[in-house]
Amino acid sequence: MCRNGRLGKGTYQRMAEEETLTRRERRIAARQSQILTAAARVFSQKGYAGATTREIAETADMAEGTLYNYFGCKQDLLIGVAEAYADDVVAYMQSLAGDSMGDMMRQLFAARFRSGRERRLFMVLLSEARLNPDIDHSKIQAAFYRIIEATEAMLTAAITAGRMRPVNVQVAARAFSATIMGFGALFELGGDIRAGLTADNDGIFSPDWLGDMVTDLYLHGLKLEE
Amino acid sequence: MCRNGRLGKGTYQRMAEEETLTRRERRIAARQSQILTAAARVFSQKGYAGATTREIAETADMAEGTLYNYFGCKQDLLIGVAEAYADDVVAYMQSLAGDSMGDMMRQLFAARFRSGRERRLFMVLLSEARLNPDIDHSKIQAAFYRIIEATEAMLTAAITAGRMRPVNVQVAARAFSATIMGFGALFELGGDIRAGLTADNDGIFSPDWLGDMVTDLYLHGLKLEE
Amino acid sequence: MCRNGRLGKGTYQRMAEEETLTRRERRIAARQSQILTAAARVFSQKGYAGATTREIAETADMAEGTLYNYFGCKQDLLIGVAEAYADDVVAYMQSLAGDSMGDMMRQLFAARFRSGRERRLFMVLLSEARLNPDIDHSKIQAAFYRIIEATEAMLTAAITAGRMRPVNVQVAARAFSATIMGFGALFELGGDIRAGLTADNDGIFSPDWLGDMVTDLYLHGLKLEE
Amino acid sequence: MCRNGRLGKGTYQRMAEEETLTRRERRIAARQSQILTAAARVFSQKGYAGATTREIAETADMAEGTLYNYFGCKQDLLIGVAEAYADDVVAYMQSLAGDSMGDMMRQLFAARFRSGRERRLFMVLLSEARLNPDIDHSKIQAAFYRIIEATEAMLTAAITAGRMRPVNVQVAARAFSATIMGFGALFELGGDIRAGLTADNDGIFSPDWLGDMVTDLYLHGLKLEE
DNA sequence: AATGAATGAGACTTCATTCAT
DNA sequence: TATGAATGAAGTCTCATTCAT
Repeated sequence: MCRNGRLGKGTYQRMAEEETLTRRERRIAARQSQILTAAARVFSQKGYAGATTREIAETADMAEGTLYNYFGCKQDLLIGVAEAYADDVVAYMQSLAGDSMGDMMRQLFAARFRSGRERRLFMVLLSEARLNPDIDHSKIQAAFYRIIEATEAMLTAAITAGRMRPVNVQVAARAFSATIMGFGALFELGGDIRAGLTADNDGIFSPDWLGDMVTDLYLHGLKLEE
Repeated sequence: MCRNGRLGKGTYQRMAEEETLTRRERRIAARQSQILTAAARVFSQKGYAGATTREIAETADMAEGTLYNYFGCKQDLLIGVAEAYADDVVAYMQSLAGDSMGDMMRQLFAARFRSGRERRLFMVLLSEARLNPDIDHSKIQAAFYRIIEATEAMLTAAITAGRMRPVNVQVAARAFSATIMGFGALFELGGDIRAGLTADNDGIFSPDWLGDMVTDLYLHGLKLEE
Repeated sequence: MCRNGRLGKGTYQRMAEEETLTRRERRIAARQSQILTAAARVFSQKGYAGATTREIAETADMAEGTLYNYFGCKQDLLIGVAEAYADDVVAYMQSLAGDSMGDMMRQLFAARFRSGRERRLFMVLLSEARLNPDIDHSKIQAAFYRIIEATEAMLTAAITAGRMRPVNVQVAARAFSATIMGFGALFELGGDIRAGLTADNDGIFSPDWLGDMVTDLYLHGLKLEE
Repeated sequence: MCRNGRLGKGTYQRMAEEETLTRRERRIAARQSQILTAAARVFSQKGYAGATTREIAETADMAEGTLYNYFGCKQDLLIGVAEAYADDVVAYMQSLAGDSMGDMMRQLFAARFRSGRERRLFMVLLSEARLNPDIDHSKIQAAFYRIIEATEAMLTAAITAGRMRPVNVQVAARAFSATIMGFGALFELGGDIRAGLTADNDGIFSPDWLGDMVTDLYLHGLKLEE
């Protein structure tokens, strides 16, 4: 078992905060990033249980033992991946801040539908975070919470600016995230489920088209316009 | 590995078709049901990889070897659970057929938000179906597709009856399912994410209240009413 | 089941060809040899099915998992043992090349009758090669074939040199090998069967005496000398 | 484990000796014979370890539990098969008693080379008798010894009658049996080993041709005729 | 700091044997 | 007497983690 909280000998937590890194710290950060990139790829392809440390090490082009110089155990890799993922998503949301409500939603949906790796990673993070008793849930919860918070901020801004009707922001932010996650998961299932989404679009699936459709649902709802 | 298609010595597939079951067939069906109930419980608690056949057998109150008299291997248990789950959901949707659009949605959302076991099971089925190379994806895909089809039928009926505006039914059915799934998954994460959903409700989370909120979003959308 | 052809990470096949081995390759070869020696011992005592990987590992004085760093699965151990065994026998036959026909036969019979381990190993290889559906027959066939070929070469040389009458070499080589194998197996059975072979020799069995007797049969036949 | 010596509730041992069998005893004997026939078939196809009691029961067209009404355990089946096999071989040898030495040998070799099932059964009996620690060796030893004795008797008769030179009968009988057994095993290996035996015979293997060739070796030996 | 061989706990699965019906 | 479902011990193999080099 992994003594929790230990992230190898590294100084991962400090990285984001400190600007003046020594050469040693920069090397460590680079190594950790290299490992997390490999881990994200393998987790998204094989799931957490199916990913072996051997394959992660090979993907990161280093020996298995080296992983353990930078991360305490396999679950720390998952936590690291979750945090890096949340960083990306939050940064992307903030980059959209200036757009109109509809454009923002369209972008967000489309961006998340676009990459299979990301869709699968989402699924892995969610299900392992909840179900794997070896995993320290709180860290992954926190990562997801940062995404939810960013979404709440976005919606609150839109309501405050009078660009959206005053719904319950907490529910809406979660429904919004849930739709993206669930859609990604469902989409990844493939087969007839996916086929249904491409039939009337000349057989060619387009994340942007799908983003438009879902945005339309969220903006206008299902009710008859009177 | 498991030679697919073998479900022990049982006659699981015939169950749905034949009305007159011999005593032997009834006993086999009862045993399979007993096993699947146990498997669903353990999968939902531990995930697929984390569930051991030993624990499933203990939960089903039988010896480990007995499982294999009714199911060929562990993955057949997952497929069986997926099929039983889809049966339940579809049956539930059909039982709501007479309700108004809004009531139906409220019921559906609330019903799925209610049980933690079901929320987690959904997650397990999705992520294992996609990521576990040992699993025969097609069977689980098919189970999910039956749910999607039932949802499409529900929406089509509402549109035909003039109770809903004519959105793309395929997209809407998937978005709808995705929201339920994703919400369930997110909700299960717990921590602050869940806390946000209970704060304004005197700290007591209510599936029905949540169903109302999400239904409102889906019916009326986010846009300002003009 | 075992994906055939995988012999751990090792470079077993290259051993015979390369003269300049790196230190790593030498260590791997040494480990493989250590394992095969242990496997040969346990297989010869317990048979293939009766031999457990646990016991082989204990005999080789290493952990069970270590076996699998050098051999892909249990059957690869058997194949390795068969190949090493064929190597030994062929080398021994070639070392006798200069002897007279009768001496050669005497040596061969005696050498094979001497070691119980070898007699039993022969039996295991033969019966598993044929009857165990998990075993890749071709590899073990090939090992035996090398022994047959060496025997054919020996007989052909004797005929060409005019030291033997021109019998069908293919049949004779097989009959010769068969007699050794069968004798070994029968001998191993023990009890009265073995007792019969020692009675007139002061109760002390001697492989050399037995080699002489069988060689006499093969050289002179059973027919009355006219 | 099987309490040795118990052969179910049956009266197997008495069968051969008593002429006046009650109806019950005849039924038991018929059942046992039915089971042993099935067991011989499955053992010869799968080996002892590879044969399952389930398959033997299916082949005998009865339920698994029924086997245990007639035989105490799996190894008793093997012993029963060995005894029945020895009965057959001895009876066959005695039926040849009137033939000339050469004809007798030709018949014996050919008869044993003819049936693949018999060749494999021989191999199974031998290797399990020696290597399987669960098997009571003495019973199978005794069965084989009866074959050896019959062969000794045959050879002794030939020597006494002046039709054979006075070799060591015990060695010759064993060498003879060994050659048949070993040839059978080798032959069963197949591949190139078997191919070598068919090449110069228009590619069609004939047990009779092989019997002739081996008999010639045994009668005339390998030595140059001077 | 990097390596990768060694470790061994634990998972899934098979199957001989028992016994209630 | 025949049945066949239930049992559970035991086997092979995987893989996260450690540590000597």
